[in-house]
Amino acid sequence: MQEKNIISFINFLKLFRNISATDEAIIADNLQTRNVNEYEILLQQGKTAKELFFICKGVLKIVSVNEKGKDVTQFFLKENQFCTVLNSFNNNVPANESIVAACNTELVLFSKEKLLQVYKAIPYFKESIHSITQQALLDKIAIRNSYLGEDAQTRYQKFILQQPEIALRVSLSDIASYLGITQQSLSRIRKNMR
Amino acid sequence: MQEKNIISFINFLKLFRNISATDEAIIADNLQTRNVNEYEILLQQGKTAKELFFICKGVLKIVSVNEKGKDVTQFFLKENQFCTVLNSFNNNVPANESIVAACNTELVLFSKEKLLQVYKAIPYFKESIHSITQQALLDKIAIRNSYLGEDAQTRYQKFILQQPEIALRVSLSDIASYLGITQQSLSRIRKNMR
DNA sequence: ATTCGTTTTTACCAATTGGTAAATTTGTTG
DNA sequence: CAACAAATTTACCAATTGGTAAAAACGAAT
Repeated sequence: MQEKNIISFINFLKLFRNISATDEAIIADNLQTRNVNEYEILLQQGKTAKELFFICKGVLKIVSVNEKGKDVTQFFLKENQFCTVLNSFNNNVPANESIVAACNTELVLFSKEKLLQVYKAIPYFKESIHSITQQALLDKIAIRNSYLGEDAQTRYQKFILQQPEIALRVSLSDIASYLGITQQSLSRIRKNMR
Repeated sequence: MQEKNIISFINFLKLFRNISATDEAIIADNLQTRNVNEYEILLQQGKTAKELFFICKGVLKIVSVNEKGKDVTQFFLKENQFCTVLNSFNNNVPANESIVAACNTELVLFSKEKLLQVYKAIPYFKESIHSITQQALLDKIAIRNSYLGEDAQTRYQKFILQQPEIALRVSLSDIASYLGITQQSLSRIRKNMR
């Protein structure tokens, strides 16, 4: 049953570059699958990220706890997106953020070790991952910047236009946290928009 | 007199990896220098980025105009940072942002063409640029996320701690725009902080 | 279906921020 | 140094948002 998630990961990669059957096998052999339920923690803030996730179905959120102890949702990741705490994963340092399932989610994942093996075996795979990663970072920045200087209602409206699939699947309090407002404010905004 | 800026660029690169004299020459030969004054536009929103800048002295800002016609400062870049609109530069599409000097600034720059030549001639140079770029993107995201859910005064306090050199050199209105508040609010905040 | 715990909604008031406008300061140029 | 333009500060009021608390709605488990 997990077979289909591996296939959908490989199919995703093929959008960027053709992959030979041999290379497909190498990738599949180094891949694991995992399913998690809402609230489950995939990486705890303070630990070092040792896995690269790819989301086949569901939504993950990157969360940090600020000085006042408040949870802040930094961003959401959905189907066909990679997820890790890159700074931690790359540099072997403790993560400043946690990775948490925002709803029930199906994943495939590489351990860092396996990923490096695949990089070695398939040089263009490394290139692909890097360019996908870079584009993902640019997208995250673009979304955040689009909220700049906007009031709460405008940010919410942009959010449901930019990320409608996520808007429908995660909790109000997560969205409020992501938009930098209280859940009471977001609830009021929703009411005003009806 | 521009000689020193080329040298400081090469010295910056050497922080990441040793560079042979031959390679230094190749890099220097493909580099240009340029000085700009405050307000000067290095890339106009809507045009395609064809240059990669490296700041030797001064501050640049990335600015976009939102739907309401308001200028929004997305971020500042200072000494020893690269600057371009990466999405435009990489994919040859029109930039959604402008690059503007936030104060008098000394630069070195590669045209895209020259940069690709150096990439070809010095493979590890490409690797270095890519990893520096990736780290820079992560840093931008981290800074933005640190403002999330904070009120205006807290954002300003974090800003002057995180980017003190910039806080001292760019205009109040640019900082207000960057922090997503009006210049009147920022002026009031400064007053309250004395 | 009922209960329990969690999430969302609502309400009220206080605090923060925005908008408009004018005064002041700063910096530049003749 | 005078005059001008631009940037910053100040003031006032309106609008938005936060904080606290309670009610209502929802979902999971018995």
